[in-house]
Amino acid sequence: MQKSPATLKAIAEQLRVSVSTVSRALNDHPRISEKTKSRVKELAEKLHYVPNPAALLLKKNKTYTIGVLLPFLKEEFFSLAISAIEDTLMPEDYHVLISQSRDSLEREKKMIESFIASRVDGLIASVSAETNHYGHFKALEEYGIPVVFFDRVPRNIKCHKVRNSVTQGAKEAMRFLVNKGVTKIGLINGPGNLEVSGERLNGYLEAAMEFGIDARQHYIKSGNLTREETEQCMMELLALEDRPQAVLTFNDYVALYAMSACRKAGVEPNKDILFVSFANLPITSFLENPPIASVEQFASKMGAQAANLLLKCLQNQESELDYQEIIIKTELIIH
Amino acid sequence: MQKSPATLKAIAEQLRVSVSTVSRALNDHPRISEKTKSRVKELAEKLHYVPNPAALLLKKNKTYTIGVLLPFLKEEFFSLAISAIEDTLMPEDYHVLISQSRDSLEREKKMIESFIASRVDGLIASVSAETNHYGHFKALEEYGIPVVFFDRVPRNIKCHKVRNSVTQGAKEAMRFLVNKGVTKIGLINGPGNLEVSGERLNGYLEAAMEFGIDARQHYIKSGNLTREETEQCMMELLALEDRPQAVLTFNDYVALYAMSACRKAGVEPNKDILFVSFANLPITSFLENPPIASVEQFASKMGAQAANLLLKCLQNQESELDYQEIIIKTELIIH
DNA sequence: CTGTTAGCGCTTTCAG
DNA sequence: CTGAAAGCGCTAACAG
Repeated sequence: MQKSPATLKAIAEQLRVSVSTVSRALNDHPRISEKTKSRVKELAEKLHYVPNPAALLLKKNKTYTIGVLLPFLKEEFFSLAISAIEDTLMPEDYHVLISQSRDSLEREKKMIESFIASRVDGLIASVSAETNHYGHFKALEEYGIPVVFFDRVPRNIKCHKVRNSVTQGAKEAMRFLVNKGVTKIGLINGPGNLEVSGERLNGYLEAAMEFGIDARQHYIKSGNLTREETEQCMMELLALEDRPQAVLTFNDYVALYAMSACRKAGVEPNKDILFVSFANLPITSFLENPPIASVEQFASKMGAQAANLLLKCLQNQESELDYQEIIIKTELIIH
Repeated sequence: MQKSPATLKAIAEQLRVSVSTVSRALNDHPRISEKTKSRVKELAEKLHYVPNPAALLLKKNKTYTIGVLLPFLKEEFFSLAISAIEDTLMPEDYHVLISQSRDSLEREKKMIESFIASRVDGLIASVSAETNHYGHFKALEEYGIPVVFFDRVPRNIKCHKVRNSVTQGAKEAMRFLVNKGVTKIGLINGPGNLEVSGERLNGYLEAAMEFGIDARQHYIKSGNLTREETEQCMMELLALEDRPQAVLTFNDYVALYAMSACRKAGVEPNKDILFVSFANLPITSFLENPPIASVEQFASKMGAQAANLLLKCLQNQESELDYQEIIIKTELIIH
């Protein structure tokens, strides 16, 4: 009980050698005899020796811990990304510290303080719906902690980014609808401070122009991604005289909220009004009546790429200066 | 750039006092003058001083980090529980390390090794669907790391547990169906090594006995919770000559898998065959046709209770011996 | 090939 | 009221 973990000292004493010999043996130092090495390793194994991370941090200034900061774990997009991040980082012997901002800027700041306190080696982040400035992230970089953003990346800021070709995805979604003969298309977008909202809007507008359909201002709504605001947006669209025949939504959750608002209003989703969304989450496969198409964002791939980019930053610090931007192609999936 | 975090030494030098004075001032040691304290605290604040956790661990043998090990982040039940755990632990200045076993025993063991390596102060766990022995958890206790299990708790093992009154919940669900005039009820259960499966079965059998309905062996299926096995179970039930009129499922996900299997087979869920499940996850609110009732398990409450119990263990080590068992009442929610 | 020593940042006796 | 010094576990420069 309360048997504390084995230390180098304990091994050294039992073997009647010095602590440094043990340390070197375990690190496969070239100038240690094979015989000593095997004796040491054997005993270490037997004692279940695991190096004390605190001592390592103290010496090397490295915790082998990566922070991941994202809005909501419960959103499948993010939990898929997390799994990919884990799978990429764990083989490299990194631990992963996960935190949720829950789309609150204040929480996001708190979590970053906590990451600094625990001395993470790097951070992978997707910003909250409220985030409109990035000073708290800059603080990390001042401490030499590299940050890689994914999906919800900051707007107009030089930083490492892994993001989707959202504009193009939005255009494809629009083309799909136009080809179906739909000309009145609404947009329920995310908050304007997110670059990904801007890109959806751009895709929407470019497509409208290109296909010569009417992108009337009142067809464009933006909410904070909550159920409440989304239902509100949908109600406003439904109340219009020239009600849209289809709606493009920020993501699958927003689509689900909007569709449930329709049902409450006696409007049949995908019959009276078509839905196309972003993300294409597995969750939608449970629905009898999912959005008719979805712009796949490849959450796992994004997570893996973000983790790989961070690993690269961690390996050669010089690369801190030229920020990388990785763009994952989206793909329109028709259900 | 690469500005390393402030240390006690840096503060001491600037203030021309000793390191120990700074340490004591920050810890509100009674024998330090108010004046010194305020000078120190002011500078510490200005320099954004945050104690180096490594040094603390080395001295106090405490990382202020709690591990959380559970099957899948993407299951809403667990992500709800996590949020509650975070909310309970973070005000107490604990960090939360999350890992997923993905229902694999091997991964579960690996993750526990990793928790030991990072010297977590305690662990909150919900075991994998494959877990049939608990040696890897016992290893933690040998290091003096307390473990609290929640929801999926070990069977026949003395340990701290936070679980639901599952047997009773299953009985209520059965009563609900019987009152609807249903007498042929199937059960798609989880793997037998989980205590929670045993309890569901007990509830099912007790209810069958009590209400005088036929609990025929071939109405009882158990799978490993994956989509594949669940669909298999459902197919078997559908293939029976005296096909059940209703099915009780291990949880909402299993219900969704089973319902989609029904649709594939041309059977209309909740019309041709009724579904009642466990968990009552928010996700089901998106469905046009969710299970007609669900045994609410109060994920958040379970998470919070587990975290509180762990905090208690961490505070007084003596309590290691008498294991606590906390039971959260379930509640049948009719949709 | 191996031992000695210093030091990472912090707390905590022991001495003033 | 404050300082000096030891030590937590480990690595690495310096000496043999």
